[in-house]
Amino acid sequence: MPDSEYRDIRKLALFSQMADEHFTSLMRGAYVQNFPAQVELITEGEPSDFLHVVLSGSVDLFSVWNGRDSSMAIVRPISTFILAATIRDAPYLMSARTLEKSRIALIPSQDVRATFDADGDFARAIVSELAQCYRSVIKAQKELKLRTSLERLANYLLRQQRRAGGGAVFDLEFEKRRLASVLGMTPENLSRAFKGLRPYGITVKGTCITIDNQAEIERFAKPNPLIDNFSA
Amino acid sequence: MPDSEYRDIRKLALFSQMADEHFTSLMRGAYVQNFPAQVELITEGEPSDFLHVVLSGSVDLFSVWNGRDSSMAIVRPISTFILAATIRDAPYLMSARTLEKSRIALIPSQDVRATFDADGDFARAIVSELAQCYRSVIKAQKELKLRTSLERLANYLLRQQRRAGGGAVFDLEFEKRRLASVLGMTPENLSRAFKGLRPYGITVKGTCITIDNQAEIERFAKPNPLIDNFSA
DNA sequence: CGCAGCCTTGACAAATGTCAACAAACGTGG
DNA sequence: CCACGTTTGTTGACATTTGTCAAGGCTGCG
Repeated sequence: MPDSEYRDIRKLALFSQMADEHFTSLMRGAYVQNFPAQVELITEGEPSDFLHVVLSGSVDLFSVWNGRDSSMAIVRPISTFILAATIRDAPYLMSARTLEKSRIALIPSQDVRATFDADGDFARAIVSELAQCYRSVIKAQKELKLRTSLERLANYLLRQQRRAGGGAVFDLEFEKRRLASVLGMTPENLSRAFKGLRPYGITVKGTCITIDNQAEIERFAKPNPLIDNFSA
Repeated sequence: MPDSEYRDIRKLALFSQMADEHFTSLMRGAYVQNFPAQVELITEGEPSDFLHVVLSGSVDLFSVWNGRDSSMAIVRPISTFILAATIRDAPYLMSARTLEKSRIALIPSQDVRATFDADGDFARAIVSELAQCYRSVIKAQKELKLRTSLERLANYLLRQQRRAGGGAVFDLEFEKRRLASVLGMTPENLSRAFKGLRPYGITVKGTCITIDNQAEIERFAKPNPLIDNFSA
């Protein structure tokens, strides 16, 4: 593993506080792989052999049932995924596929569990990370149950605007069909939702969004820190 | 705190493995209270001062946004709730209210965090519990995004049947209006969904459900361990 | 170019929510 | 134990939201 990636992983909240020797031994058993786009990395139902870390590219976590499928989340560098399955030594609940060419580190789940027992700081970090993951999903569920698709889109745009630096003009971070699935609607519906936000000062040109009237869209979207604030 | 309750809490997966002295000191700072029905125990957005344990009765975890509200989960004895907020020392994401007369133990969040640092077995238990909570919410979200309301009801009935012992006749565990909210629909819609399941051999009389044709309803519901299996 | 995939649009269908009315169940106080 | 009022559940008519299907346009890439 290149030294720069080694250091990037080390900087993750999950690994930054642990003892050097533990981190080194964790990484010894790990390996890094390059994947092309559209590769299925894991399949729901399989045993969780590795904790995954996205180093570059992006990964779609999705689920399938009865012929339907839905994107649960998109993972971007640098972060881990399927920590919970690793911890519980339980089958994956979601499948994962690369959206673009991606570089992924794989850390044997067994090593993660062993290191957890040996390193108190690592254990604390895992707990903190898991608690945050839990809270993120709760927020997603609140959004699904309390907001219409138009409201979900409006609030998503405000979140994405913020992530992109807060300017009036910004880009979507992935395809609209993917965004539709993440937001829990069909692509056709997303198209119409974008048009439905035009009266509130939203302009769409391809993947580029312009917020003409910040106050207006916020008055409609009613963003709420207990749903939309990603950090807390 | 009565001795029997003390022992009941001790038996929870979260507390069963920790050192005696740590458990005792945790419980020293805790206190138990009786609440009537329909009391709001916590309100979303408030700081998380206590880890709660339901000893008897039942508690509704719900959320509010823009005049709408939705039940996220019902907590039954003996189990804890809002562990994640306690761990992260972050505001509650959900409100909680008693559904009936309930007995609740309150453990200062600060003590939980301190004991976490002192007791490795407790730390492991917390991680395991959080990972399980996370996976439960993921399952709930999969159900919301992949199933129609009729399918959600059918699968809920199968889960509830199993919890009740597996017989063809069993009772709902709470009011239909609450169930409707948990399943993400209106009470009117739930009424119609029950009627919609009649062709598959479901009979409803008040709070009592009869499954006349197990194979038929399962063929319709298509239960899946990666969504419906509560333990794994 | 020309193909393939994504996005958009329109017409329509299905699912879900809303409102109003009424029936049934429940709890309380007489 | 009954009568009353309140809450919950059901039903129908209707509106809104969302999904489906089919067609056509746009875009990017070989």
